[in-house]
Amino acid sequence: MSQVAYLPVGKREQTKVQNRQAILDAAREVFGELGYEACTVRDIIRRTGLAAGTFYNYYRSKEEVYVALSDEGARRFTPLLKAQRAQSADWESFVRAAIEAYFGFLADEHKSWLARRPPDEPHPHVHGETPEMAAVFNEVREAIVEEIARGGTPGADPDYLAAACIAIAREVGEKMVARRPIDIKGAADFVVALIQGGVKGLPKTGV
Amino acid sequence: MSQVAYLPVGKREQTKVQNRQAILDAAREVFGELGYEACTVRDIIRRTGLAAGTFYNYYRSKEEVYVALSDEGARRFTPLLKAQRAQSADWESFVRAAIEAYFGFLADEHKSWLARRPPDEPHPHVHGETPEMAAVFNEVREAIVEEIARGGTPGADPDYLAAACIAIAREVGEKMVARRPIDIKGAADFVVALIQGGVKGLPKTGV
Amino acid sequence: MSQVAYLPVGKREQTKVQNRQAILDAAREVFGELGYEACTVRDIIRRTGLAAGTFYNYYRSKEEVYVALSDEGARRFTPLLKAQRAQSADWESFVRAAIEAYFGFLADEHKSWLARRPPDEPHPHVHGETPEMAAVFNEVREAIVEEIARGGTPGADPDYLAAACIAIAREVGEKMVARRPIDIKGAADFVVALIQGGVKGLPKTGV
Amino acid sequence: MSQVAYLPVGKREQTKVQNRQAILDAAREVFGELGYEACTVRDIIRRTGLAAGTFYNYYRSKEEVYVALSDEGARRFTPLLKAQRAQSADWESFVRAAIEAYFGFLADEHKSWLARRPPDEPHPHVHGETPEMAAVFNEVREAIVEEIARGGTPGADPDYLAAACIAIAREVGEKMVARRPIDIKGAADFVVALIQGGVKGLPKTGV
DNA sequence: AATGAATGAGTTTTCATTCAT
DNA sequence: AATGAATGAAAACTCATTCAT
Repeated sequence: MSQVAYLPVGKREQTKVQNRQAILDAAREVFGELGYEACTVRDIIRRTGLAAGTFYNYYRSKEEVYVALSDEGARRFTPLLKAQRAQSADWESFVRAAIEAYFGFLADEHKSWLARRPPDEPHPHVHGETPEMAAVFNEVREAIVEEIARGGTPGADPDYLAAACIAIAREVGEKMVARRPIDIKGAADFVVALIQGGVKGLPKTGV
Repeated sequence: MSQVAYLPVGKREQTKVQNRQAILDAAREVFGELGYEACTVRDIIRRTGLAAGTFYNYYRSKEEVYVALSDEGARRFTPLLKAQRAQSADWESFVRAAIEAYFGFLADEHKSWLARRPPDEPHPHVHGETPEMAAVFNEVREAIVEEIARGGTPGADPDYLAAACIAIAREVGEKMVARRPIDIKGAADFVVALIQGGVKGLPKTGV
Repeated sequence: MSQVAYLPVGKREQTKVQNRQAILDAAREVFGELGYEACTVRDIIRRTGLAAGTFYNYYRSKEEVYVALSDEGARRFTPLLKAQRAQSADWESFVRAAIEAYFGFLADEHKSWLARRPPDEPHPHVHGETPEMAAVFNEVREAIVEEIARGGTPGADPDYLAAACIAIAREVGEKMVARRPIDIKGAADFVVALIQGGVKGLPKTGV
Repeated sequence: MSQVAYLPVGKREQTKVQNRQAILDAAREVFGELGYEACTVRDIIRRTGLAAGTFYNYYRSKEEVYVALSDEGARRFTPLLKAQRAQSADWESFVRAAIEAYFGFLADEHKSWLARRPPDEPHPHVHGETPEMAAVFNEVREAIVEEIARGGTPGADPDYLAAACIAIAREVGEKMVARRPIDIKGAADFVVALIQGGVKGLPKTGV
């Protein structure tokens, strides 16, 4: 009655939103623990406590959940990244800002991640391949390519460089969240230094 | 150990060896095309032309094939790497040699599957991870960590650095094999320069 | 009996009647399009725009809807048929009247669904059987059996003859509604001539 | 060894053929008892005593079984029908031969048919709608249309007539097999007389 | 009464593995 | 050993029905 209903806020709508999120959260965990391919829809729904059929009220398949997870990740990280690009005066400060933003995001996210994976399993080195990280990577990659194109690092092969920067951030980030305490600053220092030094050493022959 | 393959090579034995290899080859292809988790034993055996039951005369499961493939990869690559490390006078030449060896292996390996993949299938799919590549990676990583530990790059965090080097090689390698023509020299130049420059820029505060 | 529909017609009641009818109409369509067995309660209710749960305020199951639809058909057709039998002086005029009544009903009924059916779907599917058609058939059959029993066609096996007449009417009727324009007169002429001629040719040995 | 193997006759092949036929037989029964739409793959496979998965070694779906059943029916009846058409001098003897062939087939087939259907079910009058009968009907229809086209019954609407003849045969046939003893001759006499007389009475205005 | 999400039993389908041949 | 059909446990998915709002 006195609801200032910008959004539907009935109990039903609330439950719906909660369930949708619960499935997403469960999927995030299960993808992390078992890997996208290995896990089943049942694994996901079991963790939510919802009934099997309820999954299909929200998503049509495991893949659709994956996409939704990507979207969510992108939706959360992209604004951060965009802000950094706007603020950063030069390439170096952008790199640092981006890396720190990403590491912050990672530290925030990693809760259930990569930790409890059964170590005896011959998992094909699926490092941090999470849907959300995929989305984030795309953002970062685009930013880097653009930066390069703008002349920041003259002559360097933009595709190779973007791939390399992302790879470094990903792998060092994974190491970072595995350590205690999680040291964002230290890891970022390392990565930024490596990238900056590396870019300087690059052959000046573009693509 | 001193087995120099003076193994029985009667007709029976030959077939056995051939079948074992055929399964391995088929698995390599299928892992590449569908991914380890997504593919089935039937996918593998179908490609060999053998009967379903025959698979189990050679391997107990898909996982066992994975391990066998990893072993094969390691067996092929380790000697190369060891030789490089023995020959290389300094860190730089070792890095170059290792990278080139790895890229050569990659280019060799990827003749087949990168092309074949149906491009209209954007399924979430762990990118081209073959057990053999994983094995090679592990070898390289071990070598780098060892090199670093031995003082090659004073003060740098060895774990981070190894992770970063591996990551760079992997990602740039993947880009490399996606281009035509495959330019091992160019890619290796890029990676080596990036790593060398990066190492120089590193903070001197080890773990 | 003497219910001349002096029923409550308040707003509430009207909606109830409307909904009940809407479900019936939707079911008629869906039964025609998908077949009784193949269609689901959701298929029916979806077409009404009502909520899933509302279905159960009116009918307890798909089967109950089927029965209701049959009743409706019978209720509509029986009076017509009775009137024809009362008016018709002889067997021939009764047959003609009954056939024309049935064909009229058919043409009326099939406005909707025969057209809509996707023609690329050759699924094994019981041909256009609507509960209302079934009800009409039962009425006609009963009338014919009665007529035969009364001596209209001396000696003919009444059961066989009723079955045959019904069958002819049904199949030719189906053909008729599939043609454009729908020619009730022509089809009725054909059927009546066939039946009249056929009856004349029948062996005079009843059951 | 001394197998004069025109066909594979190993125990395996034999079992395969038997299983395939067992599934077909089970499906025939189940289609008859529950109707095509209502019955499930499980209903079919349960009756064979085979495992659930085994069904899919032979057929991909219920529909495929349906088609196979149709094929089987057509394969058995068509030669009979063709022979009759070749032998029959005129339209009348062809009709009689065809009807008798069909009724013979029906009497042969009906074993499990139409009998045990639960009578309380509001089955949409799926009279003899068996896949095999569908196949047979198609054959008959084709023969009749051809006969008509050839001038046998000048001017009659071939489509209507074919539909009517088939309908008569179907319905009377159904009645016939429901009686004891099954009197093929009597039923055929009735049908032939009806058709012959009916054709004579037909208006001479063709399509 | 209407709503529509949740439920969970039931169905289809897949696939690793076994085992008779 | 090789074969390949049978198995059946488990996964994906559907849908009639309930019930809190």
